[in-house]
Amino acid sequence: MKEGKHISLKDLACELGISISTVSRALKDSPEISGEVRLRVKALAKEWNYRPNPFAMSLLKNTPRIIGILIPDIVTHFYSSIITGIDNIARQNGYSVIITSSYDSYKAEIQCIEDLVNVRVEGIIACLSQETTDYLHFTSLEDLNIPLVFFDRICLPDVFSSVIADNIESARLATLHLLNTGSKRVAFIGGANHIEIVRQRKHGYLQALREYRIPIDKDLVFCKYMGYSEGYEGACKLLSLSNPPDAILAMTDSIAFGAMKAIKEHRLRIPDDISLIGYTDEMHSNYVDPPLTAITHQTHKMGQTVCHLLLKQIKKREKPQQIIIPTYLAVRESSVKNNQRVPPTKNTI
Amino acid sequence: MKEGKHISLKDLACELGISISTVSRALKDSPEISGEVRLRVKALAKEWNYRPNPFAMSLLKNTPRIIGILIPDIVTHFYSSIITGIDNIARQNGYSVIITSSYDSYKAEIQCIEDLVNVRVEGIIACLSQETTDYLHFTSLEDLNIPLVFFDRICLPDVFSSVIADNIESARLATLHLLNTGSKRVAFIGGANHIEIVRQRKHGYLQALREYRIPIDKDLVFCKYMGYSEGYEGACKLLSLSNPPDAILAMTDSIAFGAMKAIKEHRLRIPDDISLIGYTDEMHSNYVDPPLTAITHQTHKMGQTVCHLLLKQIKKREKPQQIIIPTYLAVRESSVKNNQRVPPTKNTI
DNA sequence: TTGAAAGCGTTACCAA
DNA sequence: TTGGTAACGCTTTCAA
Repeated sequence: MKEGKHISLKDLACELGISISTVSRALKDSPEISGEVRLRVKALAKEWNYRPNPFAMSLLKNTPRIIGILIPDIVTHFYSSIITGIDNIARQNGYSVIITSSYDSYKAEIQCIEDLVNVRVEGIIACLSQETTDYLHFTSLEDLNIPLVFFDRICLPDVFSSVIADNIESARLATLHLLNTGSKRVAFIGGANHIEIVRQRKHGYLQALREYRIPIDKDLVFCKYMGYSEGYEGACKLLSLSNPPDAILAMTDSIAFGAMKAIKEHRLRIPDDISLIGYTDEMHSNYVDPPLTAITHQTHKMGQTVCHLLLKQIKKREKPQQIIIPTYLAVRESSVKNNQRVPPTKNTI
Repeated sequence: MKEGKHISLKDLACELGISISTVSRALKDSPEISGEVRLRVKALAKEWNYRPNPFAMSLLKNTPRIIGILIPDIVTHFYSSIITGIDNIARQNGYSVIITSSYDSYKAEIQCIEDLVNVRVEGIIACLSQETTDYLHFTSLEDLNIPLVFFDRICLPDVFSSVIADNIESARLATLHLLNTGSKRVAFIGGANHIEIVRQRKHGYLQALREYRIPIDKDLVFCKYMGYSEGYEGACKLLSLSNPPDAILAMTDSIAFGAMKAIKEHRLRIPDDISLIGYTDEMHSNYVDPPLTAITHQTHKMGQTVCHLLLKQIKKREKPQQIIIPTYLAVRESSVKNNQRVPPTKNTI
């Protein structure tokens, strides 16, 4: 039984007194093997619990069937949910998944890519760190012939395929929703300007203001970093303006929660004094006080879609394409001023 | 340059007109190599971007430097946070990590273990699915000589090492806290009884009641499944009792959030009508209304500790040990009845 | 129908 | 100081 060590074809061949090649063929139902041998081989393989050695296989074929994921972190629900979607599709297609986290550090991101290349992943799915402004570590993957697909925080759309949310439109609709439900001065809290999703969402926000013929007030836009503390900081700054906003569109869930804290500390009521909308898909939006209106991502679908896109690229390199996954606005209490109640959408939970 | 394909030692050797062994030695600073050759080899390796093929290595050494993780899911903050801890330590020690999710299904769990074995992980870190009552798929790992370490939801502590929280004590202290802050009838919502942490936490809960000389009322214990809906269901049932509780100790965060929903639907005030404590370490506990008092796990430390434990077992099989990671009670608003205000602990954020 | 041998990329041992 | 060779587990010619 060879306890401990793994069983190899050689072990089986020895025991049965036949050659390794015969065993190999018998196991894969090669037509040129006698039924009797096949049965004996299979029986023993089963009894001894034989499993092909994946490293020998990878060495031989140079296709380890592993895809690499690079994300900012795994604890943010948005990312872990997308990973779940990726993982499902990968498994269905016989791939394993290996996850690396940049923790939003440019330096760590480079190391992650290096690690993934070193384990010879067949392809990579990535979401940029907030710090990243240089893409050399990604473009150099082309020389190694490792396909790369981005999601959410993307770059170089002419070079790499990507999956994103309908950022412009979602921000536009969210802003319009605020303006339609009693808010007059809508502020925007985002992240650093070099990040594509920041620009897109701000774009949608500004477009809505334009549609409403509201002059743009630069003081109402706070863009620094996407994080809880910056949400808090941004809201504090906005609230201390001589002419403060009566609504905030926060670009991420953590920003929204930070802003919420600031608003409560200022003893303002949500939504009557300040309306608030977040970008999130977390069920926690439902539990906060008041329940948070939020642009909701179809994270699972996003994950599945990126993975499909990558698998396609692995099979056959194609020119880059971009897929947009629609979001929807889950209207809860934080956005509708009380003299403006509208019936909740069916997405409200 | 060999675009596309990976560079091998052979490629370097060919180009330099020396043998493969020499290249191999030069690259790893073998003392028995002339400085001149070493330099030339290293220069070319760098220029051509040579990376050792990990599969050849794994094949040779039979130590792929991969550890497998089996968890119920990745989106629950508790698990993703633990994974982060595991991952940090694993990387520090040159290991990669591969994650599989059982989605709390026994059948899927068996498949996950099978997958991990097939990729030849050197060891496995696992947290049981809620459905699991049979451990054959784990004990059979012993025959394969693959070390296994559990965390949180564990089994067979005499066979496998494990890392757990101080479940009995934490539940005891939480219950005492409720009784000390105005609650008279404390209920417990847990999961299925075959799960060790359920039994332990219930044990701590009952012990606290005994210390307070409060007779045990079976109606106040609801144990079915650890999930949001069951938290809701349990709370509904408890609240409809002829003699309902005035406090609930929920065994997980999702149970607590479900219970919170039920309580609000019953138009009861937290904590004045019903106090509520959850088991969680999420920052979201701070955002809910009211902020949730919760037993807080040191998830990162738990992850690091399991990983260390596993690495030790990989290096040298040792007899199983159990490590207990202390929790602390973060007292917030949901547990202290208003006529009983105590100063918040320093853990309150 | 079966077996022998080469090859995938690397290391380690033995010769030179 | 170097080179040749065997070995890791498997597949795939090529021969028998």
